[in-house]
Amino acid sequence: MTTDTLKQAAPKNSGISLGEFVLERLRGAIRDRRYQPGQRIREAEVTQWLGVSRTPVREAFRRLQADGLLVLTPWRGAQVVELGRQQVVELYTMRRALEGTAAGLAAEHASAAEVDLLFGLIEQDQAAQGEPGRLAEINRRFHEAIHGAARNRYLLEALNALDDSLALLKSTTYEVPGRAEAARQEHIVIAEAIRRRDAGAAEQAARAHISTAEEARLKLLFGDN
Amino acid sequence: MTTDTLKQAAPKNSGISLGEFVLERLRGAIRDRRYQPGQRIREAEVTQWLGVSRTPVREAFRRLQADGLLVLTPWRGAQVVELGRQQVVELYTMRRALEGTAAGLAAEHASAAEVDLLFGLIEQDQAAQGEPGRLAEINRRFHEAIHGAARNRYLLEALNALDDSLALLKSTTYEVPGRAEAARQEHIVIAEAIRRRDAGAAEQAARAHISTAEEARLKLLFGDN
DNA sequence: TTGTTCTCTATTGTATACAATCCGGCATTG
DNA sequence: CAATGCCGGATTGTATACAATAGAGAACAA
Repeated sequence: MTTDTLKQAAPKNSGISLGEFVLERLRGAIRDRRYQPGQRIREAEVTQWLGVSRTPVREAFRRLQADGLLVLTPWRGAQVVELGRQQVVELYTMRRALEGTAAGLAAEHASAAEVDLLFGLIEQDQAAQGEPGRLAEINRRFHEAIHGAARNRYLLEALNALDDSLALLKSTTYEVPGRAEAARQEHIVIAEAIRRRDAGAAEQAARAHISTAEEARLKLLFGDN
Repeated sequence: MTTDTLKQAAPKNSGISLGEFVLERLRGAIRDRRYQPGQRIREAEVTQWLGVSRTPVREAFRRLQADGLLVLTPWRGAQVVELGRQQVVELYTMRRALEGTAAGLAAEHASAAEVDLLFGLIEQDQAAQGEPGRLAEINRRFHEAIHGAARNRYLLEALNALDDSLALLKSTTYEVPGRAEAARQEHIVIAEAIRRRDAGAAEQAARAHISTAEEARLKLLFGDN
């Protein structure tokens, strides 16, 4: 256990069930890489960590399996998913399709305030140069804003699940030299297409953005080209 | 319970866990509309039906919730999802994006045998005129063939989940007069684009196909236009 | 030594007991 | 008569006991 040994208090009397509580805690731990890809997670371990019984832990495991974050092998339990090169490529293909769709829909549905938010985030991004952590956070909020503006709950869910899966990958692409500047320029193209209400251009720009992100990611992970 | 009162045998000694068994049974029951949208499903009910304890039933519930087939309200249990008009529209938007992506990828990756299969299914389709059930089945296999040819496991999963959600809707669009012929023509356009290895055309054709299917569906469900 | 089989333990799958919560009906009260 | 509050049953949430299985290591034979 690399996580706190301290027994965490389960929610006292909040309306949330313990299963949900465990789910969120585990999701966070996987996102933060306190449980690393490939690592086995034993029920008893989580049981002690969070001070609950095995039942809610098992429920959380099932949900995380459905989200693609855990592999459950009968009689062997849970393991954090490990992504190989092929899987990363497939994930980015999926992401290209979904982000493209989201950007296109955002061009149709975004409110004026949402458009302003996008450009505001681009400015914040410019001000945060050289801080990979902060850049990644602003990037996340930029994409979240587009996802929300698309006004499609299923698309939103799928994109969130995809983000969780990509969190399994080490580090951020902002560590690649020049990636931050390139990403900012691509964001500007997307945001302007959305402001113009040009759905086709927004979709293409988003797809191109994901493609360059994929390149950076593959270079970072596997030293491509 | 509209389903069998007879207590179904749980798998004897097969490698599959009871949780998976219950999951598939429930998924099938929802797909076949033996559990109808909006209907509440009690744990004890399934327990008796399948002859298992509540634990595997609850596991199956969680998975079905993640798949978007059940709504689980704390202390109120499981209810089959009911889709309103807005949700149907959003589902079809999602489907347009995913089927388009799948067709485009299939144009890049389909084997000769897979292309042959597509045209074979189109012929079968022509021979099955006037049989809505058979037409729907052939249609399903046509789309499955494209999904498989796309060679992307995440896309495949998402499409399968989407199919399950659409199974919540009453009847098939093949009940709309002329829909079968229109669909066949659209299938031909898609298949030919894939044979030509023209990814862009395949994607556009698939999107157009889903759009006409959406129209038919909305007309059928809500009497649009 | 090496390979094989057996046993034992750790761990998960399943069943069930118990606690918490919701929902209906009924009675009481203004 | 309407509104409110309380009770009891039905149902789900949680904990735990028990069964089944896999995997590691010991014991043994070649």
